Amino acid sequence: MLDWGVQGHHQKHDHDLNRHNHDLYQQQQQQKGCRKGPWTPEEDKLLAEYVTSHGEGRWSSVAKCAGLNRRGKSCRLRWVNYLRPGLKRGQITPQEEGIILELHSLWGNKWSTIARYLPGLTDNEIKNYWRTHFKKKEKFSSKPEKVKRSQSQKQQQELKPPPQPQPQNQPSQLVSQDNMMNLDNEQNIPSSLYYTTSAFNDQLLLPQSVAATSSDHSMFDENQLWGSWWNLDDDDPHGFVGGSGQTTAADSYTGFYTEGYIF
DNA sequence: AAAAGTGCCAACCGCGGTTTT
DNA sequence: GAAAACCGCGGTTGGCACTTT
Repeated sequence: MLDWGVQGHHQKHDHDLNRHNHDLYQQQQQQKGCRKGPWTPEEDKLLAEYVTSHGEGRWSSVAKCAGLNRRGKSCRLRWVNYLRPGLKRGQITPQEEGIILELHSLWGNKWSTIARYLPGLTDNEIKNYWRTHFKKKEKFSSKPEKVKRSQSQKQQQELKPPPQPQPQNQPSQLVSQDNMMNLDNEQNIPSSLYYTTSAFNDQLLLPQSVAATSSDHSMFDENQLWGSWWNLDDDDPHGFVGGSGQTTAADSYTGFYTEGYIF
């Protein structure tokens, strides 16, 4: 998109200021009379009903059409973190904790990426969990350098793509360590997150939602490398819904941990 | 019993990137 | 191609509940 280059610094600064002022103005306009703070059950109901019947669409119009006096952003957050079906809610299991630790050591604070491997957990939940449970510990161990977002995204391109959560409608099977053929070394993927399926026997599967996420596109441009593993439906970012049969989040979740994770 | 400290989590904010106009 | 609108992400905050002093 915008490539400011070296000499574009001042331009970019001005642009940012202008844009920022504009956004601020918009924000102020939007916020006039916009509710903030905790959601009421009534608001939840309105939002859930609307999104369930109409789909997500544009969040700003969702807010309007659902009759909510909220910003679109706020609606999206509420839906994603609380109302969306398939959320597990409740205690994070030791297995999940293990995955979080492992993936965090790989990718740092890429909470949304990590969340894709933990169906039923939100990035916010994982972030909160990590902060309260591991942040302190990290201080005493070697911590990864904090990098600016744009920087870290570039660096992520150099990191290898993340692994695939449970594919839709494909019962996962445990992969024996012997069958992994050192893929983990090649691709920097935790060996514990390997899967095969009946249809994709001995293939490593990748999350389509990762590819569908704008900021991660660059990570997956190597279509030749990964292309054969993409065979998934964009409408089902967590792979919960199968083709012929319906797989619930809970099913997926259970399958993921009881069958998929190897300790 | 009360104040201070800590843990937890929902929600907001600012920013960067993408899509639409 | 530029500007506006929008989306999604990560960081941060504020408030409540619980624990410790």
